Amino acid sequence: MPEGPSILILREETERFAGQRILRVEGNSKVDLQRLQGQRVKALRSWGKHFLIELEDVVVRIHLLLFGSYRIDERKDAAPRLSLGFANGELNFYGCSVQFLQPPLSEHYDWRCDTLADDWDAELALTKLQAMPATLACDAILDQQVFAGAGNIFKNEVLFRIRVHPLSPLGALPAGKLKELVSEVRQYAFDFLAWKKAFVLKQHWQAHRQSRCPRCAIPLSKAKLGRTQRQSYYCEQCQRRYA
DNA sequence: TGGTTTGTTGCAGC
DNA sequence: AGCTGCAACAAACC
Repeated sequence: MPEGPSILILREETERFAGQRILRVEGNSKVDLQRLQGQRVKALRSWGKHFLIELEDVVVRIHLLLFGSYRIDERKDAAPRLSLGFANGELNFYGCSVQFLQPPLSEHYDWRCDTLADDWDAELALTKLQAMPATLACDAILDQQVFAGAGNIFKNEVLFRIRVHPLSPLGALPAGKLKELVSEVRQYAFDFLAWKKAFVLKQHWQAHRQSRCPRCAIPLSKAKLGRTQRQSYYCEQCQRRYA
């Protein structure tokens, strides 16, 4: 489910609850859900992998983590972590993290870092990457402070596209390659979004969870790399290891 | 069938 | 004090 584009889809699917009042609240979240009762939804937003419900005096931050899920106007068998009832439908979240944030949102989020936002700032991302030369390429793409919304699929697909080995330190990349990394993360966010909406995301994977390189046909390498130790899929032949 | 995984946090231990 | 590594969460997918 939950890389940035999936959360943007969630936001679009829940747009009709904007302006609605919360008539019913329940759930097994540890935060005090009852304070949400009766509040009006000012806006539904997303920042990276965060889904945000902006209310009158608080913002509800939902993070689906790895296994979280949601249902609109239907329920699963499991107990909801958060269930919101409106006059025009209901919104249920399962297995997710729920937190309250104090407004204003601008004190918590910079939309220039959201890979899908209109305010995305490629120059800012580049500046941040230049300031972390020892960071490995595989870890850099997962850094939410630089690329909010990018996840493990992004990492594998972007590095394959730009033909960079995941263990390359950023400082070893030529300037043009670093720029390419930034622009491909942004590009892949929109490819992911379009493919996900069309239910064809997986069939476009070139590296992620693949067994052979689509360029040269040798078996892809699979290893948990970097500080994050997330699974990397990459081609030793096509992806250059800068050092 | 069971191992893997689109992720993050908090805390123990150093 | 600040770092690192791991458990926890919890469910679809191959």
